[in-house]
Amino acid sequence: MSHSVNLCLMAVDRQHVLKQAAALLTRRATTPMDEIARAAGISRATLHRHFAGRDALIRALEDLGIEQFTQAMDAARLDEGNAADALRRLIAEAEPVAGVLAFLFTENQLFESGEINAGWALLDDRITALFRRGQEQGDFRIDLSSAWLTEAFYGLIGAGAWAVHEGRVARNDLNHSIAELLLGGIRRSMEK
Amino acid sequence: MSHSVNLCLMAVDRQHVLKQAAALLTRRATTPMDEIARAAGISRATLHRHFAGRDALIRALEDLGIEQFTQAMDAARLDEGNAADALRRLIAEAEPVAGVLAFLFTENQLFESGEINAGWALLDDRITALFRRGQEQGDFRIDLSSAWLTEAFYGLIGAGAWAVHEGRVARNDLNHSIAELLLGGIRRSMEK
DNA sequence: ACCGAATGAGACATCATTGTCTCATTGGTT
DNA sequence: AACCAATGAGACAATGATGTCTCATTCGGT
Repeated sequence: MSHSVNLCLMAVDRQHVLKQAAALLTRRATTPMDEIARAAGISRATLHRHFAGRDALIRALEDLGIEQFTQAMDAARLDEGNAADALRRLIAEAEPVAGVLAFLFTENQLFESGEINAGWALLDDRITALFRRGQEQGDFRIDLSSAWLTEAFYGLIGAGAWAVHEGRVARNDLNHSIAELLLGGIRRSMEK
Repeated sequence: MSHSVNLCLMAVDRQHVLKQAAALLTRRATTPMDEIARAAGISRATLHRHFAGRDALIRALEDLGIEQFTQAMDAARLDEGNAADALRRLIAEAEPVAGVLAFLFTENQLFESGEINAGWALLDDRITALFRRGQEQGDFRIDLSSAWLTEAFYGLIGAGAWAVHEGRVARNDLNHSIAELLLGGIRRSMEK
């Protein structure tokens, strides 16, 4: 009578598979399942055993991204301190999962079905709120809408993840590169 | 005996078709040909008459993007004046074709075949050179690599085009939004 | 009004991918 | 050693997109 705890060994690491899938799908949204499987080091059959199908894989990827991004935002404590520091914390927390996030930003295709859209809208609101807070408290400029700042944030995260993936930017620099550019811009400032 | 000049009336506007295709393909890379045709207001048959196939369409899109971007850079006279103004001019010139550019940035899939890669690398170098010039002349900060600034530029153009397409940013604001954010960053600066 | 080019609508075979299946093999556990 | 779960390899039909074709229609210029 096995009161075994059903440890569910699952040699296959879902997280790892999803990360590989994100890398490939960000690069080419039509990447076939067998390529994804190969990249993850498993067979196509096993891939299908863990994810009911392509749609389920994409869905899992979205869920993972939303979950990780949510955790990043929670960890960043966006409401505390001044907005600029909060934004720095957010970038620092989001940087490790930038790859999956980059996929989310580009894979706008499924954001039509309300369910995921809702989950994403929540995150969207939190970031927009952060930018608005910064504007209201005089830290951020007000001639750029908070909606645009949010989009720009996404764009830079995505560009950064891609640049790292392509070896054009060192992973160690990513955090600093995104935060500094977003906060201070390109121009050399005297006050510093 | 018609010494007609073969004006080739071609009621179909290739440019228009390509723009529609860019919008759809940026949104969803797997968009079927019939959807693209419908969006362009023509039949699938006609679409195939003008572009040998899906690959040819993508290829034409890339060529168009590279051509338009090249023109934008030429018009912006990147070598003249200070780098910041040159960057402003580039953004202003590139903004009208941001949609096609956004497609180019995200459709990294075909950058593998050397031919297009070469054409793109040329543009890449010119932008990178602009940022480097700005750094050497003391206008741009040097703690961010010119490679990263280039990637960030792409990312913001893409994010901007997308934001406009989604109605989150007014087309009229796009130019200002991108240039100001890129040059000055989010933070409110005193010197102004 | 005429004529030819361009188009739209639809049929059709082809192809790649997908999802499901079976069977043999591996690897860890008892 | 025996066992069971997980996996890999491959076959298979179903599906959807693609590319090509034909034929009727529309449009512009003569």
